[in-house]
Amino acid sequence: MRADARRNRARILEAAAAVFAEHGPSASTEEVAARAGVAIGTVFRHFPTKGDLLAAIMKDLLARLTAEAETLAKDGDPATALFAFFERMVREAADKRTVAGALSDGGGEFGVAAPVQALGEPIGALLAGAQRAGAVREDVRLDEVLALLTGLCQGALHAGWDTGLRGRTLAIVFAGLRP
Amino acid sequence: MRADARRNRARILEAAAAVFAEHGPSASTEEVAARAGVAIGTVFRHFPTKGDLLAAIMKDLLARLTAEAETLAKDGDPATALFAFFERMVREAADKRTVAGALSDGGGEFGVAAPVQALGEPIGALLAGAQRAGAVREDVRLDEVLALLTGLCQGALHAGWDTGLRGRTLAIVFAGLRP
DNA sequence: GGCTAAAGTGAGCCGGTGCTCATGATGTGG
DNA sequence: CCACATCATGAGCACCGGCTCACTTTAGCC
Repeated sequence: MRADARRNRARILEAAAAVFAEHGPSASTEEVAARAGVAIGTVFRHFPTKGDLLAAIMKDLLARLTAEAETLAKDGDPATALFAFFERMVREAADKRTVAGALSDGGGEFGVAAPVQALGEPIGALLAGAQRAGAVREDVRLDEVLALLTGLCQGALHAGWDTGLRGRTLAIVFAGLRP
Repeated sequence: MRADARRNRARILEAAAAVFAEHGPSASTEEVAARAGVAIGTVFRHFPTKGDLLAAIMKDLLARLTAEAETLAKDGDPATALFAFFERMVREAADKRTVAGALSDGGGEFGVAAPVQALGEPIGALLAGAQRAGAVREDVRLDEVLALLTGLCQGALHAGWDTGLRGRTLAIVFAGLRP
């Protein structure tokens, strides 16, 4: 692959991440191209379909989140790591429409069902650790945690969720998870 | 207003409610017209803008929910009425994309900011009643309850939230609200 | 430096959608 | 029953966004 092609690919990915984070998946490909400083044709050369571009962005995002969850599960304090990850994800979802979009892709709308499932694994580890540490009730299941997470992320990108409200809302959910 | 006009208006509203509930606000006006059994022009005669049609549907929906909340606040058991209303709304949101759409209209995207605020009032009454009855912690605020409600409604219309999961997830939130 | 394959370009095609308007149909008061 | 205002109709317009492709530019190798 030629050097300029690699360069442009990177610029397109960066621009797409910013544009889709701000305007959601409905943002136009032209806007991505403009932000990347390339022509439309170049975007479609690297990503034959808008869906491919979206999937690339979301896979990248989910991979980063998965890595963070794994790190937390390995090195974090089991009693607080799950809650910390919640906080982390909801904060990110608040200004990245991509997060909520990716998480709710159960139907495979963006082709990132597998990465989402992969994210579930380390979250399961976080949950198990929290339960062993006595920080979360034993009867809480992973699917419930994921449901709460997607719901909170969805809600976070809508009006009025300033930092204070976000924290207080999360606190209520955390209280519901504790024994 | 002529009789046939009233009849068609009602059919359009009914069709729009069904179509938007199923496919969300992005559904086409033509589909609404087809379902109502009228021509496109007729839809635009009654609702000059697609936004007007959406607003009408959502206002109607929110008014019904508001009425239900008021009834519950007046006649229901204060200790359980708030939870019952949560259950009710989330269940409806699960198969009506309109609910989540309307609730998250803080930015006035669909012009139903006022009806949403009106819905907040009786919910505040439900919250106050639950707190007096000792069913909800005293330090829980209305905005937190509304945030949880919107988040859960958003999450409810996405993959995997079968009845069981929905109930268990709500149970966790309820546990977080209790003293 | 010259050559070639790889990459970039952007006007344009196409399908879809919100909305209009000239025309025809119809309900209704007198 | 008739006249007319109200209403319904649907082809068509304007616009938008995904995507293509003939053509131009350029990177990298000899």
